[in-house]
Amino acid sequence: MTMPAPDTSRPSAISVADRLTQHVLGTMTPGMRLPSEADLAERYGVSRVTMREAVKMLAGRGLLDVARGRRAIVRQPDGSVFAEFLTSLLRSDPKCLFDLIQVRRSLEVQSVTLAARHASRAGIMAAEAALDRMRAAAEAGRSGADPAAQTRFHQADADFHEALALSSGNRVLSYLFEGMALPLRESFYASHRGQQLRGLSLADSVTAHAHILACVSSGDVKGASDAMSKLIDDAERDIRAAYSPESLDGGDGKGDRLRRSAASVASSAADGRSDGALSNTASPTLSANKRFP
Amino acid sequence: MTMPAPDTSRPSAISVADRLTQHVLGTMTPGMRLPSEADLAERYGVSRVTMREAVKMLAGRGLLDVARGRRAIVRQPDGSVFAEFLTSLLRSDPKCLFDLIQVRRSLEVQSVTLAARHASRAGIMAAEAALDRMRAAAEAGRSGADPAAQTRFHQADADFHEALALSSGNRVLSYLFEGMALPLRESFYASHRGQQLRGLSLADSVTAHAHILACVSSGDVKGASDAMSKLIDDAERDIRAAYSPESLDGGDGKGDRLRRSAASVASSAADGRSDGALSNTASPTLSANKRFP
DNA sequence: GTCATAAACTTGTATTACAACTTTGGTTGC
DNA sequence: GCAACCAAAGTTGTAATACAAGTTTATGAC
Repeated sequence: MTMPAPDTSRPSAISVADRLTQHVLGTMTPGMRLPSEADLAERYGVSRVTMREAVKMLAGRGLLDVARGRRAIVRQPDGSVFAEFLTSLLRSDPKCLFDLIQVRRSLEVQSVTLAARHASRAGIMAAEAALDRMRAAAEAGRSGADPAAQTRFHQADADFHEALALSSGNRVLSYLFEGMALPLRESFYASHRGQQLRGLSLADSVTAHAHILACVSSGDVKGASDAMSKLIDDAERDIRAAYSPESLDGGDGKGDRLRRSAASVASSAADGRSDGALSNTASPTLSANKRFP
Repeated sequence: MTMPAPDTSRPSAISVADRLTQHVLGTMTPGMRLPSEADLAERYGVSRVTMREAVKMLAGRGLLDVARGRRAIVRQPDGSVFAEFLTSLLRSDPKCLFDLIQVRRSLEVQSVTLAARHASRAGIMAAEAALDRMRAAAEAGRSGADPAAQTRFHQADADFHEALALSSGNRVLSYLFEGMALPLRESFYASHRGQQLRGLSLADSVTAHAHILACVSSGDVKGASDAMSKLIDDAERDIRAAYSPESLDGGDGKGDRLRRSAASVASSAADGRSDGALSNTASPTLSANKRFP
């Protein structure tokens, strides 16, 4: 008896969102444009308001790109959804950072292993280009006052690992790395707020990455995976060292300080799609009024 | 002049959604209830319609649980967002299934490795309980006509791997497994539509899982990881065999043997929130009308 | 004190109207 | 003929209002 009236308790906006999701996933491809809201509303037999809510749900899920004046277009899947999930997870429980690093090691090892087995010339060249950018940023950071050097370094670092993932030929791996890059970097900044990395460590990192790339190019699977494992281990140790004096198992156990620091930094989790996420700080209306219940 | 009027091109619903996201992630914890839409609309200085669209975006992203009559509550992060992403990815490119299996192997090995290193009594008992349910379902499936046995087996299988992930102490791993379970099972069923697993393969699967658990209990890290790696490898081979006659050229292949690990990959973990997303088939309205442009 | 009922509160949906932006088409000027 | 320009249509964004349908809370009877 599935016949009764479950639609009374099921808001039609949700139902329409599900049906639209099925349609988009089933019969449309990235880049295609949806019909107008008015059309969709008529087709699904709901008002434009309800239709807009359904479309907004899909947009929030990352399936659609909506903009004023233009009809919505189907988004290409990317790591941004995963990135947002990780960001919210790390905010609610900063200790998960180390869990994430563990997972990342596992995936990075998988990535270099596959890349060493069958890396294309293009992939290796992309990794080499990223490595060059890392080198340049490390130089700039060591020589003197270039506050943006560290950011450039991390960006190049992420590019390097994404190039490797691309070389692995595993698309899921690519999306995962793309999604992990930003949350990891934000957590990193949150732990080192204000702290500067030493130029030496950057140079060491460049050396380690170069070694990994050499192993990949020469097809040295074991060498590549071992080197990668060591690299991530070192990174974890650094981050753990930066965290431990701060709080964590210090005894209070609340972790509120970490939460605040994470919250202050991690506003750009929303990736490229919603670039304006950074511009808006906390609502003045909210801070002026009383807290939520 | 760089007139500061970029907010004209930025829909306030998006802006409000971002600000609300920051507030939820920054100052609220799962289970808390948001103010009413009217309150929020007033606080953010927008109409209720706009506020509702913002809330719907957060709901689509999995941050909020909305229901009629009740104020929205903050959701606990779980694997459902990841699951939806994988589902959309696998639909747009089914070949990614093998990429996903590769990733899964990596994570499963990581999971058993950590579990073997420091598994709690409770975690091992949970895995044992799941193994018992697997055994019971395999018996029921072998003895005769119990169509639900296979489903129960897959559920128990998924529970086993999730128990292992839980024993690993790595929350990210748990979420990832939770998110992978449903898409993998969906893809599995899509490739074997109607096909039944043999009772023998279920028994083999039970044996393999029992061996893994024994290694974990005794702290045999290498044994556990090797056994797990083999289990996933077999699963991949089975699924690949089941796919090739179907999507690729000829070969009868209808009687393909689906051995133990095929069953182990098809895991499930009732993700709760999005159960309706799968249940709804294509829109009747749409299929009745003309296709989208 | 417990239970039932009613009132208040809250979300869901529709309708209408208009503002702001994008695309498209034609028109003009060269 | 071709390019630039401009107007009109198309489309999304926002608001105000009204009511339906569910949930929570307060009230009152027992």
